[in-house]
Amino acid sequence: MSERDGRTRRRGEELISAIHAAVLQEVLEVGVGRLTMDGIAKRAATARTTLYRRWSDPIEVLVDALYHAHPVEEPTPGADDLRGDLIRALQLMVKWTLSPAGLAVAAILTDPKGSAKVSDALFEKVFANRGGTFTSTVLRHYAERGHFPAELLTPVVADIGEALITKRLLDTGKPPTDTDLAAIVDQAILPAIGLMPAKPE
Amino acid sequence: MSERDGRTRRRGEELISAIHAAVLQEVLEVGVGRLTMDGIAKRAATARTTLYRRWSDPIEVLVDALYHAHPVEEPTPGADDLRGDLIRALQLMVKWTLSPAGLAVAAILTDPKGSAKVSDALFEKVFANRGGTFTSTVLRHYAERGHFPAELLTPVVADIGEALITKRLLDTGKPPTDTDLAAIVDQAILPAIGLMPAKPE
DNA sequence: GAAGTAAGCTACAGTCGTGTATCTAATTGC
DNA sequence: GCAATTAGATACACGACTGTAGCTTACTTC
Repeated sequence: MSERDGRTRRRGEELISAIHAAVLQEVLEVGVGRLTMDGIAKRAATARTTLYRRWSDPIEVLVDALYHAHPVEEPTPGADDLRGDLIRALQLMVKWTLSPAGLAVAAILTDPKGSAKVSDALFEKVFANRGGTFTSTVLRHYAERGHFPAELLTPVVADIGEALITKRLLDTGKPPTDTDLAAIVDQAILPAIGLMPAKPE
Repeated sequence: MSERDGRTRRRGEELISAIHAAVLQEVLEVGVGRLTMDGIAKRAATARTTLYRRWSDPIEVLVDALYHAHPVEEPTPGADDLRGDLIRALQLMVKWTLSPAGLAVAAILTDPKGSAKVSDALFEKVFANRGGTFTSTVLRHYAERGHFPAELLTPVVADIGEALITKRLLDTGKPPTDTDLAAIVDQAILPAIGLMPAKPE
């Protein structure tokens, strides 16, 4: 991977990002409930002592890792292609969901136990940063430009795309294909804002 | 609770349902990943030995509990009230979701670890039994009677209601109110089948 | 009532994770 | 180069859960 000449001991930044990667990996395999200092240390090939010097329990390590994860990419609505921009927004969501941080967030959000401590830290970092949902950025853009009546852009409507993707992930465990995304846009989102697609097929 | 005269020892049916209730409760509090024979036994106020006589690990106890849980109530579309029937179907879903078994299923489906072993047993019992989703029963009923074009009833459309409820539960942790359900029906489901609500308000 | 069944208890050795304390040696900064 | 850091390796006592074994005693059945 990165250059690690003859050195045998990682320090500072290098060590920490290895640990961050390790927690995220670990949470995927064992879930939030079974995160242990031991497991993280072993996966990061470091000593438990090193972890305790910086954090006091596995959840802290996890939160820290998420805090330092790459931020969520934002959809940038283009010229005049509502349908295309919606699909791209959903693609962004799928892409993020499949990133280590996204998968970890999913594992956390759905953990019965990990409510208080983690979720708060999460919402502050991951969600507050982003304006809201992926599609709503796009929808707001086009509503402001009069492509459809702004009063149709309710919270429910803003959630449709993300909700359907989430459900598909839960049901099948597999990410939706681009065809699936197009179907979601054509059959659920566009109708909700009063735009029936011309002829789906 | 039930009549337990002077008896000090539960047996058979009575004992087993106490254990079933205990696993379901336990899985809510600690998650699937942290289910232990010990925890279940303590909560059911029985001895670990008693559990081992019947099951060999906590997951087996859980699967058995779900298998014996009350089946999912089915929506029964009525005379001529698509909107009302949809709302009732969603109410049924919410109701089931909040039942001990429903909450346990949610905990399982979303657990990174509990995929293989549990999910299979689950789908066979919980989902295969029911025809499919809650709203699709209703939608199919009205599509067959020509209330809207049957080709609009795609898999995506059939999922809209359930998806939005699931997302709301994940996001807020609280069940949607009847007003929320009505909004879902009016703003997402009905438009998708080509029926814009006359004037919601 | 007597006999069979099964629940409830206690005990045990084994494994795994926890925090803490020590010691060592690699890396960095001057 | 030398001193200050700090990663990495043990080691430890503690507690939780495991699976099994052996025993007592409450319930059921005939």
